[in-house]
Amino acid sequence: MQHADVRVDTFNLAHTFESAQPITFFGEFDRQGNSVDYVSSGMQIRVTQRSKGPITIEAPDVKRAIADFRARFRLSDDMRHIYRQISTDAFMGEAVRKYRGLRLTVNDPWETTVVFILSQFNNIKRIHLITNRMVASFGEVSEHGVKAFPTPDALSRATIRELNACGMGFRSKYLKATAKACVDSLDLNRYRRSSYASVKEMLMELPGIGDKVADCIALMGYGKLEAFPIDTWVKRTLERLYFNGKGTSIKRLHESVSEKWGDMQGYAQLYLYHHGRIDGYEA
DNA sequence: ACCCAGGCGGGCG
DNA sequence: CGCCCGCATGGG
Repeated sequence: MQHADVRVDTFNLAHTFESAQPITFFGEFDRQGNSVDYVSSGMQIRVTQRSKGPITIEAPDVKRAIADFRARFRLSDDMRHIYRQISTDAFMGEAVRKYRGLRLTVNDPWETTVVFILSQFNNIKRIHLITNRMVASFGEVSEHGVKAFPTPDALSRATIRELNACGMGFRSKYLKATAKACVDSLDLNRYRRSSYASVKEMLMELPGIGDKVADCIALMGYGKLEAFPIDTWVKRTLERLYFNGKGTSIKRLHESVSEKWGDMQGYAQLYLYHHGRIDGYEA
């Protein structure tokens, strides 16, 4: 096992791993050791961040792990610029101050699609539970001896009964159908360089993917920062902050946040969601 | 014993 | 378009 130190500006490992993004579904955050273990690039990677000093990376191939780390946590994003753009009021200013260093993550489009199909009408703990059981049941062992995420082929060949054994419930039919579409004709990776609008349009044609899930996949699977997922928390927070607590349609909310945060909506959503969820500002 | 969870699809006016 | 409903399941 090799290790190396990395200097990173404006990055908070704990906040990022407590933000319920796809990568955090496969990593264990240890508050005592200030470290996380996660699987990426087919290997187990351990990242440690103490209050002072550099970040330490441990992995079988540390050079590759560092490159993976920098990409996965969007460490080239200019956070000063982003914070300037999304600190549009007191609430957002407080969110940015409180969760400074919270980063969006870059995840595989297929993995992100699966996780967010499973997320609908569900809670975060149970999404972890189902995902872990699914990986254990349908993931193949990779080169470094860790379980890989199940392929579209594996999930399309699984029976509804087998998928339900993971606890997916009514979501299993959506997942199986989407997996089959990815086997038959759809190449999710072909849309990496497509526009936000066309990525979202493509995603919303898949079963089990509506407005909110499509935006989650566009944001965290395709890195489209114009995406702004609106779940019940975010909806209530937006209505309370900007619409006098009045019920407002998703369409109207999208128009509003688009005007407010433009091409950095995705980061605005991350901070707004996290701040609202952790601190209960939606109530 | 309830109640709810990072919504979506289908049916309706 | 907007609104309403049912939905599988595990943890609080």
